[in-house]
Amino acid sequence: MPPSRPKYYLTTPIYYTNGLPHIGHTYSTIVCDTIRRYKRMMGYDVVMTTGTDEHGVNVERSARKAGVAESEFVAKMAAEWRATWDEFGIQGDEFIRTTDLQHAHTVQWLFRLCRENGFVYAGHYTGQYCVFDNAYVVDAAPGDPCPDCGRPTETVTEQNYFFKLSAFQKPLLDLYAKHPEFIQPEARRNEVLSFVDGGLKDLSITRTTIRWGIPVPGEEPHVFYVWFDALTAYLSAVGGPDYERRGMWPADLHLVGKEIIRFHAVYWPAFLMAAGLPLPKQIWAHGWLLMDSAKMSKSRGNVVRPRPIVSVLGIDALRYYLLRETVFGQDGNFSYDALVQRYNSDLANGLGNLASRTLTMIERYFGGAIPTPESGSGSTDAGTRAEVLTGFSNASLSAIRSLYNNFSFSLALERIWNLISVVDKYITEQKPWSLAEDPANRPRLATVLYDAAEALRNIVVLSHPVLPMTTAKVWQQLGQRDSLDRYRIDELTWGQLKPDSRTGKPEAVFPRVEKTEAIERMEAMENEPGKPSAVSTGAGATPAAASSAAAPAESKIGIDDFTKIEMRVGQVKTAERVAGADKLLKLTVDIGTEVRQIVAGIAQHYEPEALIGRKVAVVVNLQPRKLRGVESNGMIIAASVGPEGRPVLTGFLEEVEVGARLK
RNA sequence: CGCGGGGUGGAGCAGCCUGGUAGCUCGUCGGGCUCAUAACCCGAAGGUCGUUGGUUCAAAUCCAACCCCCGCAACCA
Repeated sequence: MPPSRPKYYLTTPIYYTNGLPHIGHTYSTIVCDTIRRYKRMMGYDVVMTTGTDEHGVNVERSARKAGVAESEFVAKMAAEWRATWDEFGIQGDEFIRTTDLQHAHTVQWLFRLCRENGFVYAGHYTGQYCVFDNAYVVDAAPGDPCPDCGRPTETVTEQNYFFKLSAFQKPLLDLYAKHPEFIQPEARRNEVLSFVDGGLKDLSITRTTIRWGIPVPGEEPHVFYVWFDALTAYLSAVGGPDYERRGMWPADLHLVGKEIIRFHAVYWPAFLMAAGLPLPKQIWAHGWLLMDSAKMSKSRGNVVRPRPIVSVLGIDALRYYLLRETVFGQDGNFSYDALVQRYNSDLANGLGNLASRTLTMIERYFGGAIPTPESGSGSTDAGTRAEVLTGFSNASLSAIRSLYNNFSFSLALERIWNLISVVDKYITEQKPWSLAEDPANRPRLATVLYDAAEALRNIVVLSHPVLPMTTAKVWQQLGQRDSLDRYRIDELTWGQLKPDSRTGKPEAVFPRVEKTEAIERMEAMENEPGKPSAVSTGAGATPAAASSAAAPAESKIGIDDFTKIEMRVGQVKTAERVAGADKLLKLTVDIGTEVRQIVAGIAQHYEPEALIGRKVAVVVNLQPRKLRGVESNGMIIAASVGPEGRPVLTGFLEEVEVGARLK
């Protein structure tokens, strides 16, 4: 029997297969992978789960659009997600798909347990439903239009199963009180607390309007709805009904984005309590990566994909940047500029350069063998050597470990990089290149270079969870043979480096890059439509999935499609703001044959008075739609300028007649 | 009273929970060094820590009020 090690089970979110991984998903996964590597180096038996959430209306719709069966669509998407993580060297120990058979069994089993314990009942769900889109419209009132297609919604009542979430208000509040660490960080905890305090409504957990889902046993055509299905993946990944045999459940950590904290901190523990199953230990919500302080979104066109970055700078550069630059738990900013900046200053000039200068000198002055330091307090103990030894003292190392333990990655890295600076200073002050000129200084030279190499070894161990690939290279260059993955970071102390071990060839692990050029290369790859850029082997396996989902906007239309759109010259007659709306102007526009009322979202950029008499291009054959309660019968054409999409109205340089058709 | 985040040298950010030297990366200026990836080291300039009041021996940090910026949603047909 192997000695039993403490277990640690952690999960990334189970990503929805309606899209491809962007930098935000990558961030979640990288953080998880870093924790996984750290815990492993702390001696834990670690399992990390990631996976894909593959059911629901959106998948049904995307598959239909791509002209393939749902199962085929999600298989491609799941493969693409998986391939991305593989390319990045992130090997989740488990990759769960919500279409896996074992997952379906787990969900059905969980449902049975909840029902047997009296927390499930049949009821009616009433909501606004769009027949065309085949979907409920959340928060809509009777008569409201569908936000996607503009068609009127219908009030629909369907029979489905409810989970008695209301019964868990008290137990959940008790849980949060008893385990303050259950929800992190504190801001999120407070948010959840006040949500639960405000009362909990029972939750509809099945649907009959969705086809693509896990069937509710004996209750077809009911299928499970979103969260009851997706959250359960964390459990099905480590054994499902048979979880005790695997010994990993309960999870020690669910890492999630702040937008889904509520489901993880409220629904999920409630489901588990209802079923009488052990609860996860902690839910950690991280912030968002903002792009120039704006949330990334497809419609804004500022979604950053991870592959170009990895391809140009390497996965470690991205990992370092994300963990160093943002405070874990808070929103962070992403910018290519800062990314390359960090890469050059911290990785190339910092760690890379220290490795390079140290190894070069050992190679040159000691023929590539780690020198033997002077015993006791030698002649080099003066000055900055004391600083080095303090920096790598057990107290200092354990301070860094405790920052890791708190997931304070940016602070941990800051401290480690301080150590790099201390060693650089030490080398500069001791001038080994001068010592090498006089044989009498040989012992001192040996000590200085031993210190530098040992410092480098410590730094490499400490930063390995964040920089797995490059630290492994430096580790080898230092002549270390054992796997760094399994090195016990908690057993790291100064002086373990064995003299006489042969160092490998010094080789730049982070070559300096030219900033502008690097950014241009990344942006160029980013803009290649629909084609995932291959990074290494394993890529390109499923480009079809990408093109089917990501790039329909690029496809061309025929002239007959264009002629369906009727645009005419209109002249603004009156203009006024819509009460209670920041962005809307209510216009009446003469389009030749009639005067129409049109609502336009331009109030922040155009004064109503300035528009009167102006000639504009109008789409006249659009389905009428109510905006903020005001009917809009047509659309004013405007250019969308800049990242905020500032509207700029069209105009004509020559006189045009009102009502003239544009074609 | 919709939800949330933030205001700290020129830029971007830590520090705030657990009050006591204002830290990091970049940028600017001057110097040093040449082992190293135009790198590294030293020094300098530059901060009313949004405002006001309170608690305290002591406040960027705790409390109260206020001002300003930014996301999300409502509302871009």
